[in-house]
Amino acid sequence: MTPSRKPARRKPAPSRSAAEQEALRATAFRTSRRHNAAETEEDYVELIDDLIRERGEARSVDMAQRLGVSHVTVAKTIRRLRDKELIQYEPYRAIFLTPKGKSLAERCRGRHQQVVDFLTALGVSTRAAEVDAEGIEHHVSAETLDAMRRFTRERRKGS
Amino acid sequence: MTPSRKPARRKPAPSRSAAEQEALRATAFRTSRRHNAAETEEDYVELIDDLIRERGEARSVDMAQRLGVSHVTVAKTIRRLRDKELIQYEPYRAIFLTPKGKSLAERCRGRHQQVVDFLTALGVSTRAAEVDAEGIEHHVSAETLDAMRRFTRERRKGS
DNA sequence: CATAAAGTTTAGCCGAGGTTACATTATCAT
DNA sequence: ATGATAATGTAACCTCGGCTAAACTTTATG
Ligand SMILES: [Mn+2]
Ligand SMILES: [Mn+2]
Ligand SMILES: [Mn+2]
Ligand SMILES: [Mn+2]
Repeated sequence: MTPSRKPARRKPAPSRSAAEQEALRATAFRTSRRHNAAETEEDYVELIDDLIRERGEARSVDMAQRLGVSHVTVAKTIRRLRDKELIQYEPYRAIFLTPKGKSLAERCRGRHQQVVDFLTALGVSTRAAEVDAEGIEHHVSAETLDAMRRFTRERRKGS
Repeated sequence: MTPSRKPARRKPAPSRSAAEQEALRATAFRTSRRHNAAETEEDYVELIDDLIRERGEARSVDMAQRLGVSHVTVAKTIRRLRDKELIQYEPYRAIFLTPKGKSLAERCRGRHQQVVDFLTALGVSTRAAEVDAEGIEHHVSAETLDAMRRFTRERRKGS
């Protein structure tokens, strides 16, 4: 079971097209990591917008509940979002979106709904669509979102 | 522009069905976070498997290149994966998958390909499909993956 | 065979995002 | 009015996944 001793130097460089292929791979991984990094702020502003619509205001205790996270995590995160000028709040008070935050929230809300609608049109149950969309939404390019929209529209018409 | 002073206490609890809705939301967020946490190890074992197929062995320098990350990041991560018994290696030597790691890698490879094929069948370009799939693959439930597979098969047949 | 180059490891730093325990403040009820 | 309770904040800790700099090992080469 001991791994056989292999040379430390790498094999000779791959062909030209293979090198391009490598670069594309790296781009894919990098892009995915960038999307993951944006996930928190996207979900937070979307949630704040939801809460304001549903209950008139966004309180951190409700955010913690919906996110399934402790209130301390919410406290630390909203401080970062305030530094980024996406939200605004004062101690012991409700949370508000800045214009910048509101605009991001609306883009995220729309995209979220589009992904959910697409998965549903594809035949996925409501529950699974809602759960999967929460992750998928952060990784759909404009091109993919467009293709999803077309499919949803056609499927709706065709039924 | 100062936010109006609002009461600190939250609004009265929502109705029964609304509470269930809250729980589902929390589940969606939690699931998405769990999938994000699994992303690194899934991508690493898949990549190691790819490299072994393509070049006969997996070296950390090649992994760093493909992942678009420093070789030190790879070193730290593979130590974790070894602790989890997904991979095996000795100092200055190539990296091997344990049976557990190999099995995970094969599941991930298959899922990755299915997502790429699905996006392509949907009309997304090869480049965008490859990039988006790298993130989406970690968030597709069995149910969604199944729906994707059905769609891909039908579209292939129908063309 | 000596040494340069390539690859790997180690040490130490950082920010994000999670936690528990405890302190503080604002609202509600008596 | 005041005291209990709910909400918010703060301190201290953790892991993960990035990084740079520097040391070390292995392989290749003159
Ligand atoms: Mn989300
Ligand atoms: Mn969302
Ligand atoms: Mn991936
Ligand atoms: Mn993949």
